[in-house]
Amino acid sequence: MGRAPCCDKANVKKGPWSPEEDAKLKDYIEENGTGGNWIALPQKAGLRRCGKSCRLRWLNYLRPNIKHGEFSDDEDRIICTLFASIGSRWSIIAAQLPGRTDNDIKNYWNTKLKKKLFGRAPQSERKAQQIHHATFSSLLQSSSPFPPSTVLYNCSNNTYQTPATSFSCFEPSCLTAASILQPQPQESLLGPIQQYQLQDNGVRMFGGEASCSSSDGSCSNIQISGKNKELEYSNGDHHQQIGMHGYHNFYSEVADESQKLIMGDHGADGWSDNQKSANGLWGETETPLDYGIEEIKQLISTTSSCNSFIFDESKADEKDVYY
DNA sequence: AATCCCACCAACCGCCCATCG
DNA sequence: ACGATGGGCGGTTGGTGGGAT
Repeated sequence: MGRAPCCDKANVKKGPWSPEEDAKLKDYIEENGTGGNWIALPQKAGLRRCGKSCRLRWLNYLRPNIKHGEFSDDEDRIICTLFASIGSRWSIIAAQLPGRTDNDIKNYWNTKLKKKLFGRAPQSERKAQQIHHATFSSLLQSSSPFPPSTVLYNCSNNTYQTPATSFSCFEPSCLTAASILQPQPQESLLGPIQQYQLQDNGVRMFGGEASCSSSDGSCSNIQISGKNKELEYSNGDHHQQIGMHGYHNFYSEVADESQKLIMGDHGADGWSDNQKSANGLWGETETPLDYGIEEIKQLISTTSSCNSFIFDESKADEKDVYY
């Protein structure tokens, strides 16, 4: 049985908004606010519209300081860079572009920017390649034997990838649901990486531990529960579980990070903490926005499109971190 | 002038998650 | 603890207008 509809579908108007409806909605919200209840709002405002429709109309069109019209080159670059690193998280990308809405950016990407980057080649050819990014960054700072590292999950071929400086070997000692083969060193745009091939043909639940050794000989374990998007990191007596309970928390974390990426959170040396910690991904001298258009194209073509995410343990909820 | 095709974008849909009772 | 509800999100659809044939 499906869930109950949010409104009486038979009695709500659909389709384009009239100027009168816009005026009613705008006047009501400016005078009374949304009241935190979009479902009840249309009735109070005298509109025969679904609450969700009102919300969308307000957020995408009526609210103050909405910017319409051409995107600047800077905006293009920000969109491309963020798309390459986090995928189609339009709301997060929109958060970095004041006045732009996620819908705007999504439409702009789908209709113009994609073509600008790739010409008219069908994106569907690239859709098979969907990569999950998992950034194990600040987790591995300071006392950790590991340098900052990045793990990429590519769901098109069930592989995890990480910069070669992070792990020298990977011993699948305790895996239950999935196993990991010996790493295969590879070159990539992100620098040298090692690739961990899963044997389970797509099941990404790790029931046990995946042990690995760093180049200095120390040992660590990483446990990944793909279904619940939870990661656990253990290094001797140092043990962290990285919880990802809910996309909303996750989104805000990523938004924080992408804010730093774009706006900068720079220390005395001119590097943001995030840039430093992401050096395993971005390289020694590059900032994310230093990507040229060809590199962005390459990144997008190999990391598109819909299921990218970044894990940043430093932002993990207190309750999810223990030793 | 009529038709077709395509680009654009506003709006809708369905899903997931958080919150609340 | 659990189900109902609402908010928010990404993907998709459909209407419209302009250019090509």
